[in-house]
Amino acid sequence: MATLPGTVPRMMRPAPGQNYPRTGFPLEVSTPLGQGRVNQLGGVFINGRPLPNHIRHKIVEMAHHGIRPCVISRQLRVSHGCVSKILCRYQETGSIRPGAIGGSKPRQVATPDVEKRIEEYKRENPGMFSWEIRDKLLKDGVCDRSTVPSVSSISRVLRARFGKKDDEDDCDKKDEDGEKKTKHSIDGILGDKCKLTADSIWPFLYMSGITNYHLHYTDIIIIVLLSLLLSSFKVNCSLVSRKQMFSFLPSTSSWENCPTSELQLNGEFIPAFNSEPAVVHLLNYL
DNA sequence: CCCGTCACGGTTGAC
DNA sequence: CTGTCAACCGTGACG
Repeated sequence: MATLPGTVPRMMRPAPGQNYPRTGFPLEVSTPLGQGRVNQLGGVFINGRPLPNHIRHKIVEMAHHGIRPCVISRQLRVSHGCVSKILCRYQETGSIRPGAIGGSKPRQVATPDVEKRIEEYKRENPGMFSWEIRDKLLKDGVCDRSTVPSVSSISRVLRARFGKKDDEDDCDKKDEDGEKKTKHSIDGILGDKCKLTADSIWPFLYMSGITNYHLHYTDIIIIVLLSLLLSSFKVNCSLVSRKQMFSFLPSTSSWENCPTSELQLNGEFIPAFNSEPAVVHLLNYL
């Protein structure tokens, strides 16, 4: 970061009297990790996603040193509302982690009484299927047709109590998780030998100044870092070929046969490729 | 100038 | 497998 602490690059500010509209951000940056955007302070964020952990940690650490929130906001290029929120949460909970995103609360479809009966049936006859339990609840008069839980609800109760479904094991779930990991995280794509994740790659981007000057090359930086990993450092990436890696971004698929030392964009060598901090930090990380 | 608050557009994941 | 929806996110404007 070349800028002085507490200052904001003039080019990133809106003109006097002109504010950005609530919808539509001034700059959009496409990255393999999501749709990156630039805030008024010049910082990169992904709309709807939490800030990376190292930034959250830095916010709390700076506040701990008595640095004022407005200075933290400017230095880290994070909106003051966000700084305020993270510090408030830290004071309340003692944690810097974001809250649990997504999901919905489990619906109370079965009363505690009914749940107890389901548990009893299963304990008496472990081989019993959910639909059989449902029938028995009706037969024994525990529930009537309007109050009896659905088969899937009974499965859920059993899963919660016994740790897995009644009529199938949990390998499907594991497979599903594995597939998700492969599809959405760099970690998954690179395999276990190389522990890079969306969160862990952010420090390289920030530390190498990508948040401001090299902003438009974020995609390329990730590709360059990954290709360094693959071709120069002989990291064992069993789950991905060089070709697969470059197919990540259709716009750069034509580079798949290009030596990493000669990557160019519009006839110019990619600035980030020579960004020593990025490479140094990557090496330290490995 | 600083900071708490909240509408907004967005993502996520259990159901 | 897909859609729904309520949780969360950070930004940016307002007071």
